[in-house]
Amino acid sequence: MKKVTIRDVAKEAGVSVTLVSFVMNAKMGKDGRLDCPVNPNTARRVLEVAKRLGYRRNNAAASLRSGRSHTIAVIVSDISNAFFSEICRHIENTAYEMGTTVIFASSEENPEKLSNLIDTVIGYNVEGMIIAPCLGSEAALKKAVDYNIPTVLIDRDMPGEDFGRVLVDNVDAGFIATKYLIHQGFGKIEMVSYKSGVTSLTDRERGYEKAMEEAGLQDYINIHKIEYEAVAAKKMVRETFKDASKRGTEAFILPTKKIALYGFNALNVLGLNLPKDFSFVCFDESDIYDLNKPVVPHVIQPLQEIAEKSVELLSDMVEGKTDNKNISLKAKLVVGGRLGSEPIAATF
Amino acid sequence: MKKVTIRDVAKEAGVSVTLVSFVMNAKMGKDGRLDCPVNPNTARRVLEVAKRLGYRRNNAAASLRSGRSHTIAVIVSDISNAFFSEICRHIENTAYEMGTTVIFASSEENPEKLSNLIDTVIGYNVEGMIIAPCLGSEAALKKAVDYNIPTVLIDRDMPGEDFGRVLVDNVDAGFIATKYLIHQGFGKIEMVSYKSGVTSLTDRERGYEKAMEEAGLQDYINIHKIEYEAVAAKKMVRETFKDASKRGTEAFILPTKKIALYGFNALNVLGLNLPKDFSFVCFDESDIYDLNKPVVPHVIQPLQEIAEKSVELLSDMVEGKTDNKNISLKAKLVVGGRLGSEPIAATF
DNA sequence: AGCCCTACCTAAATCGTTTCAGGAATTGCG
DNA sequence: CGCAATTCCTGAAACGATTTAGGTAGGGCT
Repeated sequence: MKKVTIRDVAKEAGVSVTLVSFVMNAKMGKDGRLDCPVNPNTARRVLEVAKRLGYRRNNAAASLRSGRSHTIAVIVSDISNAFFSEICRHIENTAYEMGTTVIFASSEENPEKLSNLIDTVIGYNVEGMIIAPCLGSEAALKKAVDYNIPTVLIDRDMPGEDFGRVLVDNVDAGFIATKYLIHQGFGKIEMVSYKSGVTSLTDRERGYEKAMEEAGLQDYINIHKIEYEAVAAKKMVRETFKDASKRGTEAFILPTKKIALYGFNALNVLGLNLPKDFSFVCFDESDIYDLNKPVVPHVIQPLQEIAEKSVELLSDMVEGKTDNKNISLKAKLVVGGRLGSEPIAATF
Repeated sequence: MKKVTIRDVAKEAGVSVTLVSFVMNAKMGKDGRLDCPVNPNTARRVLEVAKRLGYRRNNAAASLRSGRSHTIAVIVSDISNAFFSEICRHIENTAYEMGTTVIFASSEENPEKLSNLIDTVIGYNVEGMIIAPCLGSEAALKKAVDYNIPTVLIDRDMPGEDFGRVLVDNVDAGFIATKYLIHQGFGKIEMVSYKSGVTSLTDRERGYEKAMEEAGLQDYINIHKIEYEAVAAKKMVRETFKDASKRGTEAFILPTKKIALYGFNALNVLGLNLPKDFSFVCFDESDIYDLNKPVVPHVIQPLQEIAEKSVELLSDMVEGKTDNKNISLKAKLVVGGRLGSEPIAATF
């Protein structure tokens, strides 16, 4: 089957190539009429012919001439992480609605790979990028600025004037998690976190501290810093839990899913039970949270909203309208298996 | 910063545009020399100038002229499913190595959306597609054939001469799962499965039946068919487990991750314990399997291999070399938290 | 009538690359 | 020495769309 071009359509419909181009690119006006200076009858005829011949625009040609690719790149630190894959799914959906193509890539927490990926996607003439930076990716991100490619940061912050940002208020997330436990009557609330943290984590720590201080519990503030590497991390969490009863710890905040898994593992190994020995507030989503009886309270991020806002913001930046480049979203606490319709913090 | 074109490079280097094009497209030969009829010194100079000027190929132009997009589409039924997102990650990596761009999309188990997506990606001039079909997508897939776009099917089979296939041998998967339980000394082994199954599921059922028959346990074959809808499904699994002791059931095979989750939920609700009341063999991967003591045996699919083989096969199909269009891979059983290096079935 | 305006349409240039068809200089070979 | 082959290089024609600049016809106005 030979490719049918705009020229074939024009000839068959007895009009000029230009006219066909007009018709094919016309958006529907709000009145259901095409918004281009073309006789509606002619337009209809062109459309009919195009359909009959099976015409499909050659995007390469269109892109070459117009200089627009209608393509964006999304680079996350780990696409096989449920958090990111869910975001990617929503980004794809949102972009699809806008007629934008998305190229996905995963930096695998490696700044060098991120750097390469940025080079690659720039080669694809992407009009913008949505990036979840990994530790140490400042240099790589600088390229986005150098090449003058609109870029929106998600999940983690990085310094840089030119970036758009769609970030979850992680201070608030840590705050509502802690507040909930305090509200449950607990005072000796501790946290387990990584030694070298990205902003999302350190913010959650600050939220925890803030809530503790506000409640006059500052003396109980205790953040156990563990290694990132899995084996060491598991062991350190186990140690932490082992001495918990000695310290009189009533609850732990486990600010990432992975840390939570280490936590559950430690419970298992030590033969501890969740509501009996102490309580958890975890983050993100896991089958394990739902399986527990009662369901483990956990803080979730508005993934769909992150996706939608970041696409919209990026689109605005590409079009040159950039009123507000910093969007902050609130995390929500899930208790008893159901989501509060309002941020929980507001209900205390 | 103005875009620098091949012409700028040519002028600066004092050579023709053609020559620059040659140099930029030359692959390294095995001897470390360029495989094009260009003087190595000239080539070096061109490369140097291109780098200094910051030249980047305009893919739209290249694609327009050459008629090749070096782009493939991957459409899975649910990208937020860990199984698929992991495959996608590996596909992206493999394709990236080959200089191929990947467009991902998710049909969300909806044949109509799949149909739209296929239209869309065809508009992007993709050279091939990797598709995990959903139920009822025969019509949508026919378009791939109509448009003559090389397509490889993963995860689930569909009829069609022209498709390439990279499928896991699910009969074998069901077989080794059952065989393992038999080897553990169990006889009354049952399975929970969906009523209306895709091939991957029905194949696992057949594998189960085959193993039972081979062991002379055909009288105990019992497949409990549940609804796909979550609430009904949960309830039906619960019912099934409740009467299990009456039936003397010793073990269950839960052939998808979701069914396994229903299973664990039922255990919780009914107050049953895993090694005590009966045993499980589950499928795919979940934090829950690993958390149990001992680790729940589960059958995993070679995700990376699926990804690599499907990209390679598709690439071959695009290039016109299609010796073997049907690739079958073996699933593996994970016991005690560690993977047998050989398919377990071989060790019995 | 003469002029402008609007509505509808078109010819031709252009985007940046690949590729075709060959040209010039050098080398190899009988 | 002369012809062919090889090596290195080049000009110009595509590819298929968008976009610029403008053209024609008809209607309304003065």
